[in-house]
Amino acid sequence: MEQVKRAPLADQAAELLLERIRAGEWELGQKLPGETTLAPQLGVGRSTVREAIRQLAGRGVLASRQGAGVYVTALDVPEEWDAVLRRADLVSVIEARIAIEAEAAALAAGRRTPSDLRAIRRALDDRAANRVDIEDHVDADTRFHRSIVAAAHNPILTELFDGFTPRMRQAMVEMLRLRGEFGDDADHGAHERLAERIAERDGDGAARESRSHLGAMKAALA
Amino acid sequence: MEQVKRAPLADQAAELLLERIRAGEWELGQKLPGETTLAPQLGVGRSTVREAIRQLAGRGVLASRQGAGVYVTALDVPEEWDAVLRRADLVSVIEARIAIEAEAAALAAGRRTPSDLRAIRRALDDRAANRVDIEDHVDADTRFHRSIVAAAHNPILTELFDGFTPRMRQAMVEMLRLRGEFGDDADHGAHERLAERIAERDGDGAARESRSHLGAMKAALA
DNA sequence: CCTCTCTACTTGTCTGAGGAGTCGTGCTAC
DNA sequence: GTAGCACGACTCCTCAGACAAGTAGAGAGG
Repeated sequence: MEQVKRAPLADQAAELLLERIRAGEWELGQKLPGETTLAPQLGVGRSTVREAIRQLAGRGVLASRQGAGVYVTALDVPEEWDAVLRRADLVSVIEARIAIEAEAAALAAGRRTPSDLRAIRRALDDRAANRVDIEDHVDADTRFHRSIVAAAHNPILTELFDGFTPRMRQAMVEMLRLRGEFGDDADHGAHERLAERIAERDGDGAARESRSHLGAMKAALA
Repeated sequence: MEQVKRAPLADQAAELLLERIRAGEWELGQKLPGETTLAPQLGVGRSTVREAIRQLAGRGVLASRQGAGVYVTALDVPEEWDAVLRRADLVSVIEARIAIEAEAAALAAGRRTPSDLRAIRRALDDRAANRVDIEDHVDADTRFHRSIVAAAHNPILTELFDGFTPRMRQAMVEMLRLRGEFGDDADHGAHERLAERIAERDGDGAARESRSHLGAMKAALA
């Protein structure tokens, strides 16, 4: 009979708040009433209101700033980023990757921790060890490049790189399969130099290495 | 540079949990340790752990069932793109913008059509004309920068730039309002030089101008 | 072997307290 | 008069403790 009760109060409160936000009760960027006001208004305790707010914060609808209040950061959730990538030209994807990765390499040179450097070198060795199977080699290569982007300690750049990965993987496997040859010493040397520039904290040099390496790939794929 | 402390404990706890989940510490569908176990393990109170769990529940990673426990419902979160932007540090956003825009400027120098160039110069004039109202000036500035990215004829870079726009706009308006001063001649000169490099088809020069201009902004906001 | 019950454990909710950050107000100094 | 500063009200953040509500497994009884 009482199956309405099944949902926890915090979930119900979150749903209720979301409805009121969508209804336009508070403008985008506007401040919500305080927790102490909202709690009796919704008929629940303060901690329950807090959990509801947290839940919506996790979805990106709300953001709370200590001392200031809780603010509306979005009215609804958005569009399909993957769709853009899928329909885009491969050359465009690589150009975007060059932009991301060269900048990340320069930042990584300045911010890398000893731990980052260890991860980069481990990925480099792993990359050298995987020269037989094409897919394994591509995956190892991706892990190496990702370790560099991660060393830049910039979540946006990391997220972008991860977004490009699936699309790139497919293209690279095809390219290497066509060329029949991969993972030669010259290629590996370029990667070693890139790692070395980052180890030396040479930002400009790292960006240059990254740019020339990816530029060659772009030329090969175009 | 020690701004690490600014994130609330609940956010830090959520991030920590997400890392451990991604690392595979708990399988998909598996039960996490109880809140009373997790709390001392993370060094926070039980309510804080609950808020962290709620946050991840809002993102679809966890689901809790009263009496049973908390379960992993997803390993890979297709992280909402603008949710990342909203959460991210402003410095990170600018760094990503530098990466996008410098590369776009270089490409634009090589690919601009006469029509692109006309649009860029029109946006530049418009930018110079809007020096009174802060929001109008920011919008005009954004249109100028966008005209350059558009001239690169790369849909990915354009899409990324557009994604950054809302977050940047808010921050720039705040900054200019605080600084009290904006749109001076030195600033306008930098923009004129950028347009000129693109007109001359000087890719490296355009990238350099773009980078130095945005680098100054990063320094001002940091 | 099956079923029922009971118990230990887990999440849900509330309350009260104090800490920390933000923002506007009003005072002070120039 | 105006700029700078101190203060106080307000807000979110965190913790601790208590009890309610629900679940699942162990054990007793059939």
